[in-house]
Amino acid sequence: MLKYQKIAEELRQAIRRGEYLPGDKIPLEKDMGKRYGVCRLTVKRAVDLLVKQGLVAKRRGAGAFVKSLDGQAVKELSMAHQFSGFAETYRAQKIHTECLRFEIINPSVEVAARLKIDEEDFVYDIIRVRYLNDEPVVIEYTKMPIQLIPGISIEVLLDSIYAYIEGALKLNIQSAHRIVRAGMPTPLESGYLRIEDGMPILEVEQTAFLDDGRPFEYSISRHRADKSAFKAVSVR
Amino acid sequence: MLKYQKIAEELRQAIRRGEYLPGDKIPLEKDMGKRYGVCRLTVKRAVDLLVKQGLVAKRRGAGAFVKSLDGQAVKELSMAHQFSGFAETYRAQKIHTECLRFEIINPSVEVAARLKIDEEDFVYDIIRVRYLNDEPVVIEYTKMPIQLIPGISIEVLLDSIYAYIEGALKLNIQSAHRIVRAGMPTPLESGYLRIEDGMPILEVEQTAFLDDGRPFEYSISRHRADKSAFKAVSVR
DNA sequence: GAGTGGTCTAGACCACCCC
DNA sequence: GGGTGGTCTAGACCACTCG
Repeated sequence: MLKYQKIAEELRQAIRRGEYLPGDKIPLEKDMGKRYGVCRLTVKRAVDLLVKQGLVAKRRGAGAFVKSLDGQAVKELSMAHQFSGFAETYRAQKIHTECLRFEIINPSVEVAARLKIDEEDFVYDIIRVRYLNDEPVVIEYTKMPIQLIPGISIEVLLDSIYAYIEGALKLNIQSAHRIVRAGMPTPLESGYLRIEDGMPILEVEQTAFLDDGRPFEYSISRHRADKSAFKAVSVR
Repeated sequence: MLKYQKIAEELRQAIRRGEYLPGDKIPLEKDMGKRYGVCRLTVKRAVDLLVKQGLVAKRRGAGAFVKSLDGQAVKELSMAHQFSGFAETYRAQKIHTECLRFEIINPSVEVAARLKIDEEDFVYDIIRVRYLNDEPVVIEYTKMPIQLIPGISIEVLLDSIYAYIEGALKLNIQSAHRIVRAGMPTPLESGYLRIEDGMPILEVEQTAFLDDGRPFEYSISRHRADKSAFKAVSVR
């Protein structure tokens, strides 16, 4: 673990332990630098991590402060998950996946545009339903170019595509662009997700990118509204 | 404008002009440092800004690349808005606000917890409907502690609370924690937002913070699903 | 005016990529 | 093995806060 990550982790623990209370000023960058034997920029990087995670606020000329959050919020933010696939998000819980479709087709104009490929190229066309504790939570419509992500099998689909990409293919997933909307389920979706009449769904449209900037996935996930929410911390 | 912001801006323009195409490698940090007469860290900061905004991907050992995006996505990301109130988001469009309620009350247990105040303290209780081009878009339920944000008037409500806080009160808004959900409108909301039967709403629950970490606003915004979406770029 | 965090410099070493 | 970006150092100046 890097120095600034280590310092950030220690600060996070101290906040969680209640050593620094909401509203408290945390030690000065200069002083923490001395205590840990590192230069000021390294401390700054550590504190900036906590700012990004929503635990700390900084103010030039005044110092850095523990944000005044509920206990619940602190707990959630303390384990900075950020972004991951379904399997990782619900890690350590009982999940399983049902595959409704797994084919190779030509992409539509829109999908080709999102993935920056030709309409003559081929993409996997995948539809999956994900279960958490035997309750259906989300139906995912996924398109991925086979050139970029070869060798997908039904076993991979039922486990985690992301784990396969990073593990077997040694590619690095770096970023995702998302649009979140509200919508209504189709009759088919109502059936698969066991949605009662009149309940909406939360839709997430996503394009995901490798660390060389190439898009490798375009997906639409439609979540049961009573089991899903999308959380974000934004810092100016 | 700071050096790294200036360099980031020039790079962004160059990408937008098509000088660097999707998939292209952008110049090395070392070389750009020479060209602009700045040290490497300053260039790195500039490029990291573009990564955060979703335009560029970086890979240690290999370089930095223009992400392969649609034209539409590039255009949207080129004007990095990030986070702002309603008034600023739709700046330059025709907006207006209707105020349904403006009172001062004691907060509920939940609101007191979110704002880290006592139940005996007082908060503004505000309900507003916001219009874009004479169409209702969102109904906002806002609670703010009067100790922290004194002097709110009906004029402020009909304009922009955020502008008042930063302008008149000289306070700095720094971050917001948000939870996005799908839901159904109440009959009253259907009326105010002119929502047809069976259409859902997109709900955003938000706690907003000043730069000393104190929460100054707890709000729930319920948007017409056909007129709103929530966009985000997440970088690992 | 003393002290804070923000920016910037010049230089070093390291992890990682690609040839 | 040559070259990339990531981290880290030591030091400087600046914008800003606060008593």
